[in-house]
Amino acid sequence: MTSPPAATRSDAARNRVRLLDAAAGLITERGSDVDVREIARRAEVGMGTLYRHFPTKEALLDAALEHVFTSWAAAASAALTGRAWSDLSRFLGDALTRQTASPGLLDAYCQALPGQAGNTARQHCRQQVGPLIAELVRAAHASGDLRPDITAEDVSLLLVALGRIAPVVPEPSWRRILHVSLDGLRASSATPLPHP
Amino acid sequence: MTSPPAATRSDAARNRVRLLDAAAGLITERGSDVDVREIARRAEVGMGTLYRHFPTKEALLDAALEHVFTSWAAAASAALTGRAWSDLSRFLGDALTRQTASPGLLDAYCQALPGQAGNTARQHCRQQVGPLIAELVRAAHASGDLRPDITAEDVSLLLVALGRIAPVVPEPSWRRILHVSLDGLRASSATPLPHP
DNA sequence: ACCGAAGCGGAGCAGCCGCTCCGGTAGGGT
DNA sequence: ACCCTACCGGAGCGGCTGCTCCGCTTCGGT
Repeated sequence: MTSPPAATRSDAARNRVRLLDAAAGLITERGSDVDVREIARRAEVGMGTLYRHFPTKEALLDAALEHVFTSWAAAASAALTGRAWSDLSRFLGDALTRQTASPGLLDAYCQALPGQAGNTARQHCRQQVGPLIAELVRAAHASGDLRPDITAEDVSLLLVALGRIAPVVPEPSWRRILHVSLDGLRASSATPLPHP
Repeated sequence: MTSPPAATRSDAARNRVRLLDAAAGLITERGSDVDVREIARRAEVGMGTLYRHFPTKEALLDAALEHVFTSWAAAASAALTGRAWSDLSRFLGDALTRQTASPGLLDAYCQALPGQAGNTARQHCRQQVGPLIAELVRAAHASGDLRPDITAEDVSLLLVALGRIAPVVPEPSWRRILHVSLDGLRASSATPLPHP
């Protein structure tokens, strides 16, 4: 009588994963403007299949990005050493290196900035990395290396800004800018900030 | 016999200016992906006219941007006071304010970054502002306020990076980041940079 | 083995964009 | 005043993109 709610078919589940993988790959390689046909092709799947699993291109990209951000956050927290300042600067450097190889990564992260129109769905991608940044900031405050008037929001914003140039200039160039920014974040260079 | 080389007709000249104005307006208001039809409409001109004056959309945008960058550079040098550090930080703040109102401005400037594919034409837009930055950096080095290992290229890059976030976050937010970056640029916070 | 239904694929639709083409218009030298 | 010619306008072409539709396939419970 009460048939089980619908045990999803095995091929359906497999194709869903294929789509997510293909979308994640393309979005990180080429940025957020991908052709749906190409996603379907890479996933070895038809258009109909794509649109059965996800109501819209946006929805697919959101779902794929959630995976990407989750694994990014996992890798980043695995790299923590406990030394606050070096963890923070390592995190930023690694994030930008990642962004260099995947120009679309922070591009998507940027679209999740608070106050952006729509994109409420993509906001929660940001929730994968946000807490990690908050933690890094808290630790660096506690150790006294990070100037106390800096918020996690500031660090996020700085990361997004640098992420926009990292893929389009040679690595030494953006490393210099990161270096300068980190110097500005040090407690020793504090100068009164305009309030939040 | 020898007819004068072709004294351009008056309406042709007028329409050329209209096209440049319309293109400049749209590109600064909405960014660099504008519909040619919309440019023509705002210029109150037909498509044929547009493409007679400029061989391609790119060419029109390049020409329009040259005007925009020239007037930006003029306004910026008019605002110089002679006090090196305050001139530099004012320049950056003003540039970002301008970018806030015209999200496409630094967007275009960014596309002129060295090493970008193609875009050789747009490079010379950058030549309007580049020398000004070089001058500001030179003066700030001379006054001893700017750390000596910073190049004009570093400042350009920093400006582009901040310009990418300025239009999408509230002004106080990006002002904080600018403030932090300026602190990092001060001679007092010098920390050995990775070489150029 | 059977069979209903969930799932599949890809041709096709509608809309957008850069650009071209050509019949009509009007500027300006004579 | 005339006429030749440079110039104008906008319909239309080809290509790309997000999305839909529907005939066929294949899964998996019985």
